[in-house]
Amino acid sequence: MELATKYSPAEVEAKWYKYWSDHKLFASKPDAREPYTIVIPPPNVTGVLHMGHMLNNTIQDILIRKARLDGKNACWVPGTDHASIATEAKVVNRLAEQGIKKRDLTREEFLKHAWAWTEEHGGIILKQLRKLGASCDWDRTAFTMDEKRSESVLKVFCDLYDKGLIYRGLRMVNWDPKAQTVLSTEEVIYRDEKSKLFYLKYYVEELVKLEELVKLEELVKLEELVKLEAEGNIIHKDERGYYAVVATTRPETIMGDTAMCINPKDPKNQWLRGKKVIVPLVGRVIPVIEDRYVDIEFGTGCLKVTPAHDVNDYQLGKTHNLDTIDIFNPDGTISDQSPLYVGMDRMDVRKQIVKDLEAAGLLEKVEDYENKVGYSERNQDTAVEPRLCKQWFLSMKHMADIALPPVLEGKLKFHPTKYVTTYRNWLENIQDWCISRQLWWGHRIPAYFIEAPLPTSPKGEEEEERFVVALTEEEAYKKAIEKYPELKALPQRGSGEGAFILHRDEDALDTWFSSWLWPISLFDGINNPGNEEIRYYYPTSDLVTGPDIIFFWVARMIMAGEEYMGDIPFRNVYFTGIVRDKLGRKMSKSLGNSPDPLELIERYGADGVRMGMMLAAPAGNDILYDDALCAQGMAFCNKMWNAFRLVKGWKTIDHSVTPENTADSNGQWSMVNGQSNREAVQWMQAKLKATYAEINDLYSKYRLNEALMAAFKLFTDEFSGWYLEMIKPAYQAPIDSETLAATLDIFDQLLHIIHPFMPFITEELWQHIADRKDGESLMVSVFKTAEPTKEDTQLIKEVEELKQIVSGVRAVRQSKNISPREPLVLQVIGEAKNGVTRIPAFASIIAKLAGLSQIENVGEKGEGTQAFLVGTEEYAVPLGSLIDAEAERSKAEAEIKRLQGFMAGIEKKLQNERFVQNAPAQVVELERKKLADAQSKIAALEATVKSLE
RNA sequence: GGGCGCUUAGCUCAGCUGGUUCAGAGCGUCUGCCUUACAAGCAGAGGGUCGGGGGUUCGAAUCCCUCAGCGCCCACCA
Repeated sequence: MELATKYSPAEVEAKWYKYWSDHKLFASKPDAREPYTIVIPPPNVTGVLHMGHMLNNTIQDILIRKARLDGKNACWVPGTDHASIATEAKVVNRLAEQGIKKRDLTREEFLKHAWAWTEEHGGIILKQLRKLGASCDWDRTAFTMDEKRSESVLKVFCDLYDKGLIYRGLRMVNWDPKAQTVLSTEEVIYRDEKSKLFYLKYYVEELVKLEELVKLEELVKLEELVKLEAEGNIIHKDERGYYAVVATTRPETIMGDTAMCINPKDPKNQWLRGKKVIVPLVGRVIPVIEDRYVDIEFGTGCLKVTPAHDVNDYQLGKTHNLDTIDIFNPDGTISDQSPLYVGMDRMDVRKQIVKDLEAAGLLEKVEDYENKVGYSERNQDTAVEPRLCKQWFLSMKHMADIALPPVLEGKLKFHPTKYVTTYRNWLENIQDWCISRQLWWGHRIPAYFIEAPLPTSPKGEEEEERFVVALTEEEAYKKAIEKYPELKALPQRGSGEGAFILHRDEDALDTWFSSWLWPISLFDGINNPGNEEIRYYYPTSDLVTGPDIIFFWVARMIMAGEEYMGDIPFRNVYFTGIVRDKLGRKMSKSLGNSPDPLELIERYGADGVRMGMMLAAPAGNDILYDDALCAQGMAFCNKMWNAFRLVKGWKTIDHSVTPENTADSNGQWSMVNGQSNREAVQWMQAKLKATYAEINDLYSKYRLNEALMAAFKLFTDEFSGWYLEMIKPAYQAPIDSETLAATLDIFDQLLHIIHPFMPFITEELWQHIADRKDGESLMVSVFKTAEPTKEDTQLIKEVEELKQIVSGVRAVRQSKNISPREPLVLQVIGEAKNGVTRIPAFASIIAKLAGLSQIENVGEKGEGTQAFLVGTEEYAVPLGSLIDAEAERSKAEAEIKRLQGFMAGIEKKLQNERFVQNAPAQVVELERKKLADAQSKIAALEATVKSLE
């Protein structure tokens, strides 16, 4: 059967993926083998595959497939993440399109929509991963909100609460007004923004209406002011009175001002001490307080204090016992706590209030200013609002304490290691983790608030919250009565007059509060501690993820691992880079520079795309993606395909024929029609061993792109370019069966080496190069090679020389425009040593590859030859009249000059006593050898020059 | 403001516990070939004073200092 000259991946890929699946070859169960485990970073359940996933999952698949070929029990557990904020936002949007508002639905109704959405879009991404060739154990597919994982999450919440690590507290938190939920500090990303600094006038209450003040009894005060001014105070006044100037980027928050603050040591603001000022437009009178927090140099040194809407102001408010006026509604509009602009959006208010302030003459000036504004990581168009509210927190001190040592001690390794510093910095300055979210899509917090008409309400104005944390409502009732014995007297569950009821917290948990259990919960290690699977698969082997989630996920998994398993969750973390376009820009929807992965797979084949991704991905660096790299991957597939076609097309003769090199009676070698296939085979096998050892070393360092490059070169250059050319029989001539068998074996080994990177084509070819039984697969055929021996190394070295000789002859051809078909003679220059001619090893191979009719050993080269050097050996090709003596001579002379300079350098070095004394003997010896080599080269070149004269 | 990292061929990078002819690889470029496995190919060639400056050393791409440029992370200066 004729095979097409071009490889077409589509059919092949579908065929083998199905085959692997049907035969359950991805499946893993605990057994006697060493486990190799990866848990997938669960993509958003409703997400679609993007380039980041492609890179990340290609790497994981390479590692998993390599482990399988190494004979390990490889288990790659797939799954998806419920992604609470992102998914809830999508559902809310879809409902909005249908004219439904979230707030008009009950929790149950909303969740019904959310699940419907999840089922509709969920798992698409996992199907896409199959196209890439991902060899996950699909039977293990999990979801962060499936039954087992949910149960795990709630158990852990209860446990941490019981341990006193989870608490409920009133804190200044980051509020996302669009999603209307609180965020953790890690979920806020700060961006530089060009904004304005507004200077507002805050009149001093005692010193307004100047004209009225200018009365005799007030003159004393004014004199005092004059004195203060002389002492360095900067006192602003206009016809309406004296005023302080406050610089702010957020004029819309003045309705929440409850103080103005100065630094007690600020010489220019001493005059304001103990005064009261009037909030512009609002008219509220607020005290001037003093705190060293205020930067004297910034703005005017006067800070407006809005305790409800700024983290620092909140602190000031606490220390100085200030009122807190919350002027924002959860959606970012102005609340009825504000005297002005009620119901308007905060961003609109900013524009409006500036106009109003200006109109009222209360705006001193406006300056351009650059500051950082926090945005929600998920809604990057919505500025986060600091907001005071009660939330659930996980105390992180203990978690940091247990998560730091394994990484610092190197038990858990980061690749590249630079992230250890990042990790340590974060853990050493860790803040408590706000784990509650005002969302429905997620794990509902298992806390129950007690609503009861208690006879004895606690003293004090503010009623303490009363709640219990329990896995079930049943248990919650029990705990409630234990915790608050006074409840015992009341009936339960609204069963009558005066009953007490429990109301479960409406909030859900941060998504990461489930993801952090992933390596444990996937093997049910929380619900069912010590089960066979968790004991076998945990700790997992490698985690492959982006450095952007080192805090969100990686660090927290280490915490959970140490807390619940007493052990690290994985031994290695491989941090990938960010996928960028070839111009270095981040791939993004808005730039439109992100290709559709599935289209790429269609165009280049999954193998081609995988290779393209890996070629662009040096370990730990960002990757600059370029279609051309996939094209290179596809070309490589084609290369393999055609090598296979070649070998497949050979007819054999049923005995081994490997004529040895022969020499005639004069010690000269002449071309016979033989080949030294056996030598070629030996060399190729040696090369394979050596390269595979190198590749294994690269794997161990996670330098996968280099491992791939080594495999690529092994196949393209060594195998196709050299080996196949060495053994290739003449057109339609048969090959001896021994060589063919050896070649198929070599092919088999190459396919094993390449398989992790390019699983489909390698499987296809492997299935073809021998008869395979149903269910057999390259993917699960264990592969090992021996370490290269000294003889192997020597052989490789000799063949390197061979290649140079061949290249030398080819270069002669190129320079003289001689067709490759025209036979040439190669002269080896130099007297025979001890009666042994200087014909190189592998002469017949050289003759074949270089198109020689003869290789002869001559004492001196004759006229009309073009010479070249390989190491210190000189070779020449007689060309007769084709030689341009003049050109050859000047070339040789130039080379002599270069070598003389080179020698001069070395001689100088060797004359330097300190060098000879201090440098290791080896190094000195080497320099001497260099010198000797250069000398003999010069001698040869001088002979060349002479012969050309 | 603090911390980390980077700067080597046109591009992307490797080399950096100082010493093999060490200045490398892939891609791109140039030249010649449709040589019956592959033009998605083959053969050959060109290309860098290793960001600038200084220092340590017998010897520096490699170690130290400094300057410049770039990137990332962290941080409450309105």
